[in-house]
Amino acid sequence: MPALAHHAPAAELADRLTRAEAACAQRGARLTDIRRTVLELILQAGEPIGAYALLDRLKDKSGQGKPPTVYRALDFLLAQGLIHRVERLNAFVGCHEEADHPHPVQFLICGECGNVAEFEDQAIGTAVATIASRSGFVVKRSIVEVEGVCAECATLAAG
Amino acid sequence: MPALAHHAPAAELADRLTRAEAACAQRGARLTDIRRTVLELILQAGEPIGAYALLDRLKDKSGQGKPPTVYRALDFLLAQGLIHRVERLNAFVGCHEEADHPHPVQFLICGECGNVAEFEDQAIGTAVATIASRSGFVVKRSIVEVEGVCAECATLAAG
DNA sequence: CGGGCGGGCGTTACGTTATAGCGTATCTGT
DNA sequence: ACAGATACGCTATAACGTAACGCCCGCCCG
Ligand SMILES: [Zn+2]
Ligand SMILES: [Zn+2]
Ligand SMILES: [Zn+2]
Ligand SMILES: [Zn+2]
Repeated sequence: MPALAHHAPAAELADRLTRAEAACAQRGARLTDIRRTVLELILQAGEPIGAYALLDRLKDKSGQGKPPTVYRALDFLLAQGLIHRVERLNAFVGCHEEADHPHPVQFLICGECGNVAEFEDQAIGTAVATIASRSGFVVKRSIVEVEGVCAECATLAAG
Repeated sequence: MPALAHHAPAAELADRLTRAEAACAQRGARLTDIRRTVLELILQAGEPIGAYALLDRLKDKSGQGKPPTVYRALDFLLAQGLIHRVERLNAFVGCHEEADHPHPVQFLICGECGNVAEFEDQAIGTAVATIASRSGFVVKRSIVEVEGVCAECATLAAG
């Protein structure tokens, strides 16, 4: 498997961090050093990263940290909608959207290269809402994670 | 939370086990004692049950078992399409469908009573297929798990 | 200004979920 | 009977996640 991490250019990383800071400031949430560092590590990874991998990198950077350190930061970032949790992988990715608010999320997960693409399809959201309302179910959160092989990896395998 | 388990009547349980046996026999898969017992325990639970809870019950029943015992049985049952894994809960449920073959699956998960309803909505499947083909993604498995509050619990809360 | 309050964090300890790896037994087909 | 495949027992360990307690610091109010 290629396993290439789509490292964003440094400029984009800085931009996303700046926007995250602005979003937090706007709603009175405190993006502390630890939280900011964890977000930065997730964005740098460019692919889903687990809590303990984050912890390792956090310790490399700042010499400190225990599991609760990183889980607390993750909880904050999730609540702010700055990252998402990929249930299938027990891992986390930066939110790819411009919007600075929580939103329903759907993923395409490539089993070959490990790449995860975030998308938001209105038809899926509508279909979920329909099936739920039909049975009186009140939706709090919907998880849509599609496993398979991305176009790039499929081409490599076929060629 | 009510936490009532929807224990199926014994007759239905026996029926489902019989059909599982038939399905396995038909395709040359061996539903051994352990596998059959694990399936039975899952069906008896009537709600999602974790691997270690299964292991406890398995030990109660037969006096033996370690984690790999139950995980191997689960792998088999998943491959046969007799059970499903609920990613959000790290737990397993019996397949509710009559069909004896693997199929895409969607869940409504009630956060109040813990009940999980399996359904299969064509519109969701179509929407997923559309979004995937649009980007050349080859779908292997699609996970759709909707968290919220079931009609029953919503009524209780409102009343 | 000082005291109370709440959020953020350090730390210990533990709970839960899942797999690797290896040896033995059992089954299947020839 | 024999060879190969499948199933299982077992030890150990990896990987993921949380409870609970106490300290510190900034903020607010009297
Ligand atoms: Zn997002
Ligand atoms: Zn790929
Ligand atoms: Zn099913
Ligand atoms: Zn309910």
